[in-house]
Amino acid sequence: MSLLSDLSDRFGDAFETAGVERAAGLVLPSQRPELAQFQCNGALGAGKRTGRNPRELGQEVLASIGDRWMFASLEIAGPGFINIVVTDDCLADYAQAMADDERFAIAQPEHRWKVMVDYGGPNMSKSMHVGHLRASIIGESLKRLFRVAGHDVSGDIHMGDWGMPIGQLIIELERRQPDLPYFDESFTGPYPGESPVTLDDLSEMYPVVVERCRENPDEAERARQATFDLQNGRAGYLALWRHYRDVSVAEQKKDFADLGVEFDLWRGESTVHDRLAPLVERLAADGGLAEESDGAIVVYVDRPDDKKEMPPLLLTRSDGSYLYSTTDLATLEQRVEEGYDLMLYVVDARQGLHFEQVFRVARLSGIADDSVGLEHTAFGTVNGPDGKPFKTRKGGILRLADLMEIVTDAARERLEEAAIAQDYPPEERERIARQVGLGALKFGDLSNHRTSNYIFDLDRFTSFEGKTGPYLQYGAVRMKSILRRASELGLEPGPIMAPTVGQERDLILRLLRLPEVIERAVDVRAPNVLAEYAFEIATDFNRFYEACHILREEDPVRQASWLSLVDVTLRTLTLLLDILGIEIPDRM
RNA sequence: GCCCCAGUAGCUCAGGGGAUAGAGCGCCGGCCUCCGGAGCCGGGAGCGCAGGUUCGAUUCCUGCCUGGGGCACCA
Repeated sequence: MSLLSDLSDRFGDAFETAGVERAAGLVLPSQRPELAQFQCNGALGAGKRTGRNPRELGQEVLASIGDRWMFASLEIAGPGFINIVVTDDCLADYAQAMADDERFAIAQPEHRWKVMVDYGGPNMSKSMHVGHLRASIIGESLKRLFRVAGHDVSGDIHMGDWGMPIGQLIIELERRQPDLPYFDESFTGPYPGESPVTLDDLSEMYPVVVERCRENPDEAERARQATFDLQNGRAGYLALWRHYRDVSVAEQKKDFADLGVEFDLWRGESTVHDRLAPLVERLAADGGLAEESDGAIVVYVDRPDDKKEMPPLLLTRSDGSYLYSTTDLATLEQRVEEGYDLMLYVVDARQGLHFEQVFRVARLSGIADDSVGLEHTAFGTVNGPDGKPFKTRKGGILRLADLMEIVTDAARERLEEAAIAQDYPPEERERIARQVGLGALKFGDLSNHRTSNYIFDLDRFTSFEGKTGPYLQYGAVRMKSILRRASELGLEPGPIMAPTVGQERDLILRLLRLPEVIERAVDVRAPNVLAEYAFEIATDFNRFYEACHILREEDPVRQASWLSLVDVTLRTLTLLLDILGIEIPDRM
């Protein structure tokens, strides 16, 4: 059990004894650290509700508090705050328990969810750019967070590989190379094993054909037809589609591997193709939800109490081809059948209406009953300095691979300035540069709240001082360095003693909050909660480090205790950075 | 027009109905023969506006202003 939950239990008991609901006993870290370590505000609200004087109620609660050994002081302050300071021995006990526990006192969840995190979502045939950064690292972080919290989690990339863009790329290639066998309906022989295009070709073709379809309705119609034919199994198009998919996936695998993002499932819209027709048929059957409208099949999802206009969800176009609404619904159905009971769609906030529509159809049709959690875990847009979606100076997009190279270059430069790194082998320097560059990039992104738009600032991702990823990595490296040198000197970590120095006490107090921080991050599905907390740990450690010279300490018992404290701090920070997807070098 | 999200320090951002709203950057000044100075310590300034709920509102509600986004055959 964590210190905070134990304290809340003690106070819950005491409030119950005083005739008040035990929820009033909730204990939180104090907002006024100079007054107390913890506070309980329950007497204020409960006093109001029961018509009792909050200060008197507080006194009554304090009178029946159990386990007095834990407390150094308990006071009523102001209108009825209960200020709590625990003893240093109590802190030492809890710190030791945390150090001895593989789960760091993180509680197992009451309900172990089978969670599907749907994130990344790159479209086929396009190189990944900065816009994919958030989807990828927020999703990866949430996946790891839920795992640490004790849930059963899978991550699915859910590639966009079955919609209109493919039809567009088919007609674009046909325009350029009409003689390829993929376009010859009479062709029977095996299609070439080599792809006629590279991913670079596709990336160049895509905006061209999109523009043409926008200007010319006939071209748009042809793209729709090609999409329809592909979805209905035209052999040449399918063969071509496989080439497109293969060249796309090859590069995406590399990009995601470089980024440290690992999917359990590499599915896509096309994965559920066989489910689409039966699904639509079932929904359109007599008495079903779906109906025809202007040739298309739609489901009306508006409700009488809707405050806003709620358009119907389109299941098919008027030509019978499918849209991403259809594949999303079919994918949702597949996931329910596979037993997932919580689905997190880590997707740009701008798709909010789409998910609301899909979720409504899932509920109305009974595809997902109320026991299944469906959430659009939305995130904000990455904007340029002008407040518009980010573009490079030339107006183009910045490829993710190029961005990773830029931050790695900056980290390498910084490393070359560092005297300490002069004799590192080149391979290690390269590895450190990559870890530090990515650390800056990921922390810079994840420390923003998930839902807020933020301004993309390259300087921020290439600066390594202050509240940055490298600051946290550096703190961890210092810890590793101390433990390494202690080991060389034959010094062993020992039992954690009661803290005697302010900075030491502050560090322990910070560490003991871990279980509640994890809980809160899970509740709000927000990695920035962890980023903030990890920064506070690193800061508290750096202060402790300045105040207490561990390797020079003359009292061997205290020194051994400090080594244990460094060890548990390092393990805690490592856990947090791992959830954020940030690696820690051995030295930097 | 309707709906969603946001407006906090010069800039970029945190902030869980509670007491005196926090960081980082930038600017100024300091850090002992000391475990790694990508560090530590000190210094100024702020909750868009108007109401409401509450003992108490940056936080919840309403309206307005400003910015971003969405609104059936794209994803």
